[in-house]
Amino acid sequence: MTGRVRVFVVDDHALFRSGVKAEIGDAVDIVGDVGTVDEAILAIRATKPDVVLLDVHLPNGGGRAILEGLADGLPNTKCLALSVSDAADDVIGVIRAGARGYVTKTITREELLDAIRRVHAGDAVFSPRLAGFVLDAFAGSAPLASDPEMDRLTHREQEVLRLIARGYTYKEVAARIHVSVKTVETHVSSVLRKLQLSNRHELTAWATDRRLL
Amino acid sequence: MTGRVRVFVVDDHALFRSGVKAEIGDAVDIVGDVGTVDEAILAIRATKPDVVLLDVHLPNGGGRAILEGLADGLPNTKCLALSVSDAADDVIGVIRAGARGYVTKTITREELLDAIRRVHAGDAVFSPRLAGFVLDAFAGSAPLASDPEMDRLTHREQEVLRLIARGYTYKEVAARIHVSVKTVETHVSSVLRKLQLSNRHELTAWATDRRLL
DNA sequence: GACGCCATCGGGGACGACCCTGGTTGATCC
DNA sequence: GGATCAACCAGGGTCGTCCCCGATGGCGTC
Repeated sequence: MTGRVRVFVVDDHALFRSGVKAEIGDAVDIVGDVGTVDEAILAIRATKPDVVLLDVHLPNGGGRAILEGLADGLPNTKCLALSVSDAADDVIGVIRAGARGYVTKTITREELLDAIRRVHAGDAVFSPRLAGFVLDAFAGSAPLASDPEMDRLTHREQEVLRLIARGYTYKEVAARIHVSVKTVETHVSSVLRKLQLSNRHELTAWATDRRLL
Repeated sequence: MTGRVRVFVVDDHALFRSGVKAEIGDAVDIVGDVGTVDEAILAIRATKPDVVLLDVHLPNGGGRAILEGLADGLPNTKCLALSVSDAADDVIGVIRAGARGYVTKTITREELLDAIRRVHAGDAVFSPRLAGFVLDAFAGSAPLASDPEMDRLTHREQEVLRLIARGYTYKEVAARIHVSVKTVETHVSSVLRKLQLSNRHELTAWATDRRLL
């Protein structure tokens, strides 16, 4: 343990990797740098760095492929995405895959060093504004609102739909809404026909998809 | 527009609200402070502050109830959770409900002012380490890894479990793994017995719970 | 070699899921 | 008054689910 953070750099542009090394190599230990997904997975497993600076856009799968390749093991290696892109999809995708931060390449030397140290300490680091993408995706997700498909169902059908999707048997649904099993069958049939589904499993999937549970 | 950030304080302890006002009232505009959920929703809608400092633990629903009550409208009002708790569930819950940051009450005056300004600017602010909870929850995480329950199943049983949980019929599973329907029945029976479940719906729920799909 | 575990099958049975063809009632609309 | 539709119910059938009882062969352990 040198006391200095051990950093690994992944970027398909050798010039950029040189730049990073020149800029921060005096403040952290650059333990390796590569330009391809396959090399990255092997080398990161071998060197076990503290922090991986990860370019999001790479040939053969990009940064996400590397994160997924490293998914098991390496609990002490944090990945910090470093990209020219500030698109919400890029940010969310790479965070979902396991990155602990996301900063754009417009960052200054001091900000990058601070980001590396904070990620290493367990914090999450984002360029201002990008964090909002992640929180938006995490919090609201699809408000779904009034689903036109759902409006085509009668009240009773929607009621039965919800219960069936939760895994209740016809008999249990019947007891709960105080009608006969045959009536439940009728309602379920209507629901399946109207939604063009073929069985209750698809119905469960349909309902989960729309967060009706 | 005064140029100063307009802040609203929600906390059920009047002493704490006084403390906040005394500490940062000279640097930001405190446009209101209340101690209950209902008052908060009404007053925040009326004053439209830039940032709401929100206590997580309140009678009658807590900070989440307020966030849900404010869910519509007020796109320019950001909520910053301010709590004594550093429990992952609290953090994730309030962020999922729409808060843009979460800091603990051990924060210093300067850190709080910085957090308020950053949240107002659209950034997300977390006490170090708490951000990790959110990213873990978001990344789908739950490393689950070696589930002791899962280890008690044989390879073939786990294989069948996954397919059944996805909604395939016995016949479809049989075709997919090239065995007879009877063999699939046997495996499913073993799985249900070992996991102490009673039907495939519970099995689906069990699997989703563990993110095995 | 006996024993246990796994994977592979089978018969038979009880029950649930799903479909089809019917039927009644009551409310609403024209 | 006729047409339409939601909601309710029944009979009867096919197929899926889940259980019981078995059986065989392979493989590793003591």
